[in-house]
Amino acid sequence: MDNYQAMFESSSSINPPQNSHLSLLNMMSSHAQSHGQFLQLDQKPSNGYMGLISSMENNPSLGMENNQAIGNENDAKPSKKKGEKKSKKPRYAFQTRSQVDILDDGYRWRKYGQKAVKNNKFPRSYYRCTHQNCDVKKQVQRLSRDEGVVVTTYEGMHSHSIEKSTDNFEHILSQMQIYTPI
DNA sequence: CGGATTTGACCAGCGC
DNA sequence: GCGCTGGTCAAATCCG
Repeated sequence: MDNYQAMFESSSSINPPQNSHLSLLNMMSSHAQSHGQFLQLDQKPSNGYMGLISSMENNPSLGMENNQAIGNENDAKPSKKKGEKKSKKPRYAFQTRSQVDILDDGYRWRKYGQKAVKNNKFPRSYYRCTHQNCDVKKQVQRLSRDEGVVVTTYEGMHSHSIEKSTDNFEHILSQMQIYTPI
């Protein structure tokens, strides 16, 4: 898919990619592509749902009331204390089916916030990569309807190597399954 | 004791 | 202009 190529390239312009964690993302994306559940949240001027909706058209079982949670696109935050990157940051959303909220992808995350979303009774958790020069963020949210569905949204690319082995991630992948509407 | 979480407050963007 | 909602901060707390 050219979309994913373009996605990684656009990301590389912000943070230089490294093969180690790129392979991890490729693993997730390639796995999700076969199920059509890899959602790219690209920045759209007026509507950020384009790619998401196109993906969700195949999934009537996914409630549209939840797409706001993962489709909300807001960047360009001026006057941020720590974030010097006012540029656009691509976000990637994974919908997975798992019993655990925290999917250990091999990186160390520090929770820095938790917010309740309007259309969800489950709160959304905000994590940040615990690295000095790496402010990659991710949000973890589970759908109120399907307790088993967990949406993980990554924002940015890691500028360092992975801490854990990808074998561990494969183990995690074997534990979870990308949500597949049948 | 150090680092990660928790949790309420604060702020900014957007819609009405 | 105001209120709602999402995102972040930071002090307090927890836990190893």
